[in-house]
Amino acid sequence: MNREEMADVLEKIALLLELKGENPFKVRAYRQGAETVLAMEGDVVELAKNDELKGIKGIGDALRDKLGELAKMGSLGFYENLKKEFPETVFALFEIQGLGPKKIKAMYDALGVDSLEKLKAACEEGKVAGLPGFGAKTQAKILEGMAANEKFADRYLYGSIGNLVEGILETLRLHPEVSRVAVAGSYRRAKETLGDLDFLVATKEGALVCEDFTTLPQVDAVIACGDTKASVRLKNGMHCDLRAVKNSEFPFALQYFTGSKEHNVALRSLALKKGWSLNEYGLNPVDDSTERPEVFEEKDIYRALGLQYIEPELRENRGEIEAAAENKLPRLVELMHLRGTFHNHTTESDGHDTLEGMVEEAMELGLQYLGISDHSKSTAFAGGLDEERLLKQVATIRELEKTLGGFRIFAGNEVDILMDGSLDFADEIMAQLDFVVASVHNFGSLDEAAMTARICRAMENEHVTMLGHLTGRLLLKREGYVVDHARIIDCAAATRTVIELNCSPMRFDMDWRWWKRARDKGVLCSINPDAHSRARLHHIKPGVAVARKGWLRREDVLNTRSAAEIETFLKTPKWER
DNA sequence: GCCGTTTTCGGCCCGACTGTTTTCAGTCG
Repeated sequence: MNREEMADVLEKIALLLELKGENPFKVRAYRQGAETVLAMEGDVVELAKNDELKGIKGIGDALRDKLGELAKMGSLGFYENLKKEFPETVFALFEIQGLGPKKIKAMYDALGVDSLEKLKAACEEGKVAGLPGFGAKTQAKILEGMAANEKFADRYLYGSIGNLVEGILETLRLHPEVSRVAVAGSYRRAKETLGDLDFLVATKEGALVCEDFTTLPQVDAVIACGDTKASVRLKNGMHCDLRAVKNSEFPFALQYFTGSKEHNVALRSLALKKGWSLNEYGLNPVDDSTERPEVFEEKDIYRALGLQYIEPELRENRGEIEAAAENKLPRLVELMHLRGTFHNHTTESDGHDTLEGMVEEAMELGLQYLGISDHSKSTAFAGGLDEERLLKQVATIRELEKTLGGFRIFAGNEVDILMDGSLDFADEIMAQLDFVVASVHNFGSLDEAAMTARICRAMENEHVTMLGHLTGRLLLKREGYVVDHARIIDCAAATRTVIELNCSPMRFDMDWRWWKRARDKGVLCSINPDAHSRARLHHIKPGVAVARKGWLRREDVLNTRSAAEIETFLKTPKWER
C-alpha cells in the first residue's frame, strides 16, 4: 500500500457514495481526503499505520481510522462492502465527459447500465434518449465522449509518472548483473502523453535480468519474458517493456528505442547515403570498403553520421537532423538554469498550502524567488480574490518577504480574461501588483475568431505580464479552446507579453510544437507549475523537459533570470521590455 | 465527513453552460 493507492481508495469511495446519492459534502470530504493524502508532507503510510494523522487538515476521525486500517491491513472493510453494491466496471463511466453520478445512476436503475459496453449498446439502441431528463442530444454526447475516451485509451501523463520511472530505474541500476540502464521511448523524448514505457539495460545475463524485472513491486501482470525482452503490465495499467542487450549494443539500442520512428527513419536514410546501415544493434558498412566506427555511447553514433549530438527531446524529425548537420542546434535550457517561477496558488484561493508553505518549498528547491498568483474574483468556484482581499494579500507578501533574508516573493494574480477580453480587475488595481498572469476560465466554446480576439485584447493591456494556459486543454480529458496560435504568438511579440508554459502534468500548455515559432519571434516563455500545493512546485522539472522539446534556450525563458533581473524587467514599461 | 476567535451543530464555493424543460437538473471548473 502506497500513497497513491491510499488516495485512490478514497477517490473511489467518493465516486461510489456519489452514485448512491450520499450527502455531497460527505463525498467531498473523501475527495478532499484523497487530495490531502497525495499532497501532504511526510510518509503518509507510516503515519497512518502509527495513527499519527491527528491534526492534519482535511483528515478527521473517520478518515483517520479508515486510512489506518488501509495502511495496516492493506484493505478497507468499508470500501470492500461498498464495492459489492456496484460492479467494478462502473468506474469507467465517470471518465466520460458530461456523465456524472446522477446520470449514471439513472441509467443504471432504468437500463442496468454498469459498464462501457452496456452504455454503448444502450445509446446505439436509442434507449438512453428515452429516459426522463435525457434526450437525443445527451445520447449523442455520450457516444461522442466514449469515442474520445477510446482515442485516448491507455495513454498516460508524462508529468505524472516521473517517480514511477525513477523507482524502476533505481532498482535496475542496483542489479548486480547490469552495467548500464536507461529509460527510452517517448518518456525520454518528454512527450506530454505516453502509451507505454521502455527500459533498456546492458547485461551479459539477459534472461536473469528479464526474469527479475517481472518481479518488481510495480508489476501487475507478466505478458512475456524471454532472454532479451520482458513485457509487463504495471499496477497503474501501463504497458512496460524491458530490453536487455550486450554492452557494445547499448548505444544503438538506446538510440533505436528512443525514437521517434520518424527521426529514426530519417537518420537511417542519412546513414545509407554515407555508406552505413544503421539498426538497433550497430552501424555497419554497406560494403567492405568503409571501416566500422568506434561507438561507446549514443553521441558517437551521431558523430559518425556527421551530426551534432541531438538531445532526445528534439528527436521528432522536425528539423533537428538538418540543424545538427549545420551545427545549428540550440543549446537547450536546463533545470539548473531556473532561478524562480511564477503562477502559483495558495490557500487564499484554491491552493492546498499557505503562502509560507509555498515559499518554504520554493526555497527548498533552491529558487531565488516565487511568484504568487491566486485566482481573481470571477473564478468564484476557486475562491477567487476580490480587490480588498487581493490588496491585503499583497501587503502580507511584502511583510513576509522582509523576514526571508533576500528571497523574493513577487505579488501577482491570475486575473480572469472576461468574455470580451477585458480583465477582472481595473488597471489601478493591477498597477499595484508586481505581475499579472491573464487566463481564460470560461466561455470555452467561443469560436476561434472570438476566442483569439478575446485573448489578444487581454494581452494588449499594459499590466498583463504573461498569458496563462493558452488553450485550457486537459490532456487525455478535454481538448483546448480553439485558438489561432500563430496570431496569438504574433500578438504576444507585438505587445511584449510573455507566454506561459504551464507545466501542470495535465496541461503543458502552450503546446511544445509552437514554442520554436514563438522563440523565433522573440516571445519569452515562463515555465510555470501552476502549483496548487507545494509538492506541485516540483513540476518545473518535467516543465523544463517540455521546454527543451520546444527548442527553448536559457535566454528564451524568463524565469532563468535572477531576482534582480526580474525586478528590472517588471519595472520596465511593458512596451520597452 | 470536516470544521470551529459565532466551536459539538449547522454550515460546507457558486456561476456558467447545456439540454431538458416551461423553471430546472446535472455537470463542470
